Amino acid sequence: MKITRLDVARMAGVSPSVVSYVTNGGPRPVSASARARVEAAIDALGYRPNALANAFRDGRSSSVGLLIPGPLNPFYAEMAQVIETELVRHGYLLSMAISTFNAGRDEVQLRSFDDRRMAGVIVASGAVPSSLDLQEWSIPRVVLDDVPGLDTPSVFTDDFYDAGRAVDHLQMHGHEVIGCIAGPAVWRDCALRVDAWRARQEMAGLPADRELVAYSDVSEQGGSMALRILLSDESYRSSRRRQKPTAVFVNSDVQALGALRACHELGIRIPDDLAIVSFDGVRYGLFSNPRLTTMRRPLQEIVRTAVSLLLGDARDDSDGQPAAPIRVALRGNMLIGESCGCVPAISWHGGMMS
Amino acid sequence: MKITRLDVARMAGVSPSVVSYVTNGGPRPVSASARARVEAAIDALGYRPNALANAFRDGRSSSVGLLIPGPLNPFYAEMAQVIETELVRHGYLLSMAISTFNAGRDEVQLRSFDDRRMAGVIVASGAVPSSLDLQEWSIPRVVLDDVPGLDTPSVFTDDFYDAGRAVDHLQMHGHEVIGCIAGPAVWRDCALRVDAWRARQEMAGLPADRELVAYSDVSEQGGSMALRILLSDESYRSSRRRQKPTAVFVNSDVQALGALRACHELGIRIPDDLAIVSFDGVRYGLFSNPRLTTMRRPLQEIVRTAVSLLLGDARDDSDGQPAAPIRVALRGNMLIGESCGCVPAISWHGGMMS
DNA sequence: CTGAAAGCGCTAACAT
DNA sequence: ATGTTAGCGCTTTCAG
Repeated sequence: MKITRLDVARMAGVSPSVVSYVTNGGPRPVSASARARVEAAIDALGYRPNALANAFRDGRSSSVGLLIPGPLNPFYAEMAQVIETELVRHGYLLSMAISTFNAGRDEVQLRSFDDRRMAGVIVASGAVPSSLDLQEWSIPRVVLDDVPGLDTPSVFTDDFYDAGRAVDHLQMHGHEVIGCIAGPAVWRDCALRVDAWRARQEMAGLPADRELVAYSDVSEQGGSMALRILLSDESYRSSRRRQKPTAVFVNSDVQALGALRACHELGIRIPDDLAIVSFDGVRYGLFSNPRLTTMRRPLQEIVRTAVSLLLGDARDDSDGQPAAPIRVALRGNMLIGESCGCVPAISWHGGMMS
Repeated sequence: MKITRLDVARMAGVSPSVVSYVTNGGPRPVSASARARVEAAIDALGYRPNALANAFRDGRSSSVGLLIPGPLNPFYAEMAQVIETELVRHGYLLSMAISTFNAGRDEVQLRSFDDRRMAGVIVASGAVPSSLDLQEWSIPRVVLDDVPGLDTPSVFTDDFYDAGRAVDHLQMHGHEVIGCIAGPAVWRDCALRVDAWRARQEMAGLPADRELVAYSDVSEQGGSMALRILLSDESYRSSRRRQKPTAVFVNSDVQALGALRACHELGIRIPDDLAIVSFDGVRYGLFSNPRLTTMRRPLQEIVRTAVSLLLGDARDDSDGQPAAPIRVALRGNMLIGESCGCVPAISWHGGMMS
């Protein structure tokens, strides 16, 4: 059986309230002698307040719910890590649900956050909010995605702009036929990155045909397959342009890793035969061979902004939401590796490649 | 304001209890007409039971606490993912705390799980349990680590055996001077892997000097540095044997990835100049260049066993623990890649290397 | 078949 | 400065 503040009160010879006043630095003062006896009793009995009871009482738990794609994508792994750290800093515990990208099941998870009276909810998945009527929620929330017209505070990266810069970089290297390995088109952020690629190519009078885009899921396997499709001779026979890309803009680092592997298997040298720039800036892109050049998304900044938006004391009205739906767009920075051609790739034979 | 079962009762013209009977399917029967009215009211009002109140009432929340090293190590990322999936399958929500490997702070997290009356706690971190007196806990728990003498159910891989097999594999390839890139010696599982390396080398009459072991933290950066140290000429001048390793057993895939990168930078060809076998079997080891040969730990099996031990109905006594402290050791299987020399590495130039 | 009421642990408003 | 008590939402036992 667990020890309650009643046991403490009895042992210290005071009333239960006094125990509360001591543990909480109460709303009211306690005499030195009483405090001492209470503290002694707490120590002796090993009393710890029941956090569940507290949460119940004030109708709010001290956990924050997070709905996020699985950490098999290292970008989301890093994001989860940063979020956890930030929440702990604020005194909250992370409750994590992994998105299935099935609107129905994801909605169940979100509702369960609501049912459990989470202190707040963070939705990091691009697939979900569209299907969920977030309006009717009673809990502070923040979306880490750029959903147009969403009436909820959100913090996200300006993917159209950032992806544009990534494509620019390849163009700067003199590439003209630049392919695009895309994530699922249903994800808004992926769609934006493809849009940016197309816009940049057209703006420069360069090809932006459908044949230059290969869609895949966001995984190494997906990236590997997409690259093979993109560079297969088959693609060019059917295309009127029949030009092979000399560079590829890849929508995510994970996919790029898979693409690197595929190139390795196909005997395609990076960056000599094919230049690659990707998106995300995950840590292990720094250790691939060759190192990835990638558009780094400002993860820390996203998360810090989101969490302080969610839990910060800058609350205006009683419903726990800021007065106006806030939308914060952040921009990343290029991380130059070896896959784009800026830095000569280190050869397997100890020298530099031409 | 939130809708409670009182609102529902009022609307349906029944007493609050009846609402409970309906939502919980019992413990007592409800007339068809009453049920219909209640269900209508629930729908109309959008009533959802307050999960927090329920948890409070029966002294147990339906969340499970997990203490785990950060998902920057993809092995733990995958583990967290599998755990989450498994918990959801059982109807629980995951609360995740990331270990800081600081006994004090980790203990705070574990206590907070206790305070919140988690339905169970999973401790995946190797660093923690030693400092924590798990005995005095009131919550079902399971440790995913091999802690000798720990009076708590635990599920883990037989790292001594598995690491031995990894080293065997390198010996089978004819390697004699086999180095070891180790994780922090304070982690029991890493220590075991080094022990296994030493035992296997000695058993075969092969060198197992201290100079052949390089310790680093479990990260790409760490693995990269460890490899450089291990192969630096400096190491051999001071050693009486002055033999460079022709192979390395690396304690984790992440470290191995870093080591691959370092080799790339140093112009060391894998597996021709140096063979590598690592440990864990994370997914992205399948996509490195060259692909890692690694001892795959049976993640699914570990987690399924642990979760059913934790939440399964095979409970004997009232304290929520199985009668005897159970210790389950599982064994992995080798995943053959290209880094060990079994499969000829694919060249950057499209051909096979000699 | 259904209504009333106790109790889970805690806090804070209300008494003293 | 401290004791007493209502009430958070729900389940379930006890009366009807």
